[in-house]
Amino acid sequence: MRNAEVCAIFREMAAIMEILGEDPYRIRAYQRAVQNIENLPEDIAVIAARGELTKIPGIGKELARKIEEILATGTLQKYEELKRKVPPGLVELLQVPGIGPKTAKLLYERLGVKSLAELEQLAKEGKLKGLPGIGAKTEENIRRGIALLRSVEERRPLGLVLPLARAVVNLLREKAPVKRVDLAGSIRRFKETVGDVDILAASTRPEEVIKIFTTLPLVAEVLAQGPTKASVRTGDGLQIDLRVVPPESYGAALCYFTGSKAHNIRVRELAVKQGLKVNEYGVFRGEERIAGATEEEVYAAVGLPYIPPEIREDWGEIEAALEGRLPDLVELKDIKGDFHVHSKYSDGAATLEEIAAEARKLGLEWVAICDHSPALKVAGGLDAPTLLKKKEAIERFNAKSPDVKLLCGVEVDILLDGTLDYPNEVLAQLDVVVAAIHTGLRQSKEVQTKRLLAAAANPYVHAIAHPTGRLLGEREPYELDLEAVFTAAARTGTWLEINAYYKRLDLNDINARAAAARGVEFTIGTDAHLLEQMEFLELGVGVARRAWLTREKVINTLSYEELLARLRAKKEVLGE
DNA sequence: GCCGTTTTCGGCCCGACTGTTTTCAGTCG
Repeated sequence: MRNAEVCAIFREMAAIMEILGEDPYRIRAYQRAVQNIENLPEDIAVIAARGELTKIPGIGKELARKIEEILATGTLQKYEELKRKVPPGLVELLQVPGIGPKTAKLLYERLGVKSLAELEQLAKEGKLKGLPGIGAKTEENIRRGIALLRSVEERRPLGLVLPLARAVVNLLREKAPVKRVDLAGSIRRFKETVGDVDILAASTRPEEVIKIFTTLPLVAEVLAQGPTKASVRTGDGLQIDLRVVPPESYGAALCYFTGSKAHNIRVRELAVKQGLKVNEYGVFRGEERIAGATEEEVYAAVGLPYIPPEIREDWGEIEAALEGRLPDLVELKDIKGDFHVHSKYSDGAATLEEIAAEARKLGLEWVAICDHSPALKVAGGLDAPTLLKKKEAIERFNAKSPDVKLLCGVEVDILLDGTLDYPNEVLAQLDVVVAAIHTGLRQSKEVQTKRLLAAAANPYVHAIAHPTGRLLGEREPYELDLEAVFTAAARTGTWLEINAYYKRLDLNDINARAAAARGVEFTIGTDAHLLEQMEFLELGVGVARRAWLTREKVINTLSYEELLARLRAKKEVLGE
């Protein structure tokens, strides 16, 4: 994939043009192109080879030509020219919170600042204040902005932030004079990582709400505070923003703060064409507010049906909504089972009984117990005799359990040559076979693809677990021809897993959507090794919804009896 | 630089907070 390479160049060009003070709409065109290219499920070089670059939204003739130049030469004439106009370190100044293009330019022209390091030095020495528009406070903010940039400031996995975010919402519901409080922003859209937490409240006494928020015990620092809006930072550096609006504006504000920004812009453009104005207070015709209390009302006012938060990304949902073909997305309450849980038999912490009890608590009907195979010695992979003992134990459990049923499964390793870590005679005796790569992660694209294709072709393999192997913030996906994998999965009736463990979320939203378009069906598995990790199921559902999946595409919506029938079907299609 | 039911030119989403300034530019989301 060369998408990141193209994006890096366009992104830096936009930053340089900002510093140079060039046409903001041209800059936005580059930024919009970056956003759209980043979200492509396909290699841009392949799209270019088909001559379809201008089919990408925001890519016209000129940017298409530039992309082709980058693909052919590895760089871009115009980019090289721009770089010569601005010292290399100046662009990185834009990463400091509070420093935009104007300030960066000012710092360079008046003080000769050419890098983050130089800026840090001057800020420490107190030499920034006195510049036009920069006083002692701005200087202090710049100092702290740099320190923050240096410390962590990365996006965090959604699964880590969600419990804290919900706790803050609950605190506000208890303590503050609010009519409503909800999470908004990327958390509400179930994006896999979170930059900061956005919370929205409806109240007729906003200043009291803000006061209570900024004095919560978990607040380490108040970054900004006005009568209706505040930003704070927690002890471990997480930023939380709260906005308070009047109840009659709550729906409009919830739309506004849920985003995505790209989605909001499209909605506002639609409104403008109809002579309307949309902001966080409502939908307006002239001075008159014609909608705003609920999100449904806001969408209806601009001629759209309600669009679920998870797909508000400007990935085609506006067009789909206008044409009345929005998907009926799968919901957490549709999910009847967890397809991938580890037990004490391998490296899980819980017994069969404990897992079943947790499933009952979560309202599930079935759980596939998928422990590791022998090759994964570190994870206590089971030898075949032990596996058969597990099968008997599960049968005994099921005989006594009228509601929750367990399925005897494995997460069998796909070995380097594409063969599986159990012989087919063993696999044939199991309810569920999930195959996965855990070793040999650095093989070539050809080898990795062959391994997955071989696994998919096995008549006993029901699903491929965490197909790309990525770990959020820790490990890149391994090299893979995803198109080939999707095609093979569709042809063989092999399901692809949406692994719901918070660090994996693999397949991700974009890839799952591309796979679904190829006719692939999906399993959702938490890969839980501890009981409480079974709650990650909702993260998997979030990915599925972001991938536009309906319940028909998700195997977990089947009842136990329906599932057993489907599990047998693959053997009959491809079996001996 | 993109784009088109205001279509090949002339538009391009909207408002809050900060810090500095005496009415607003810059930044952010």
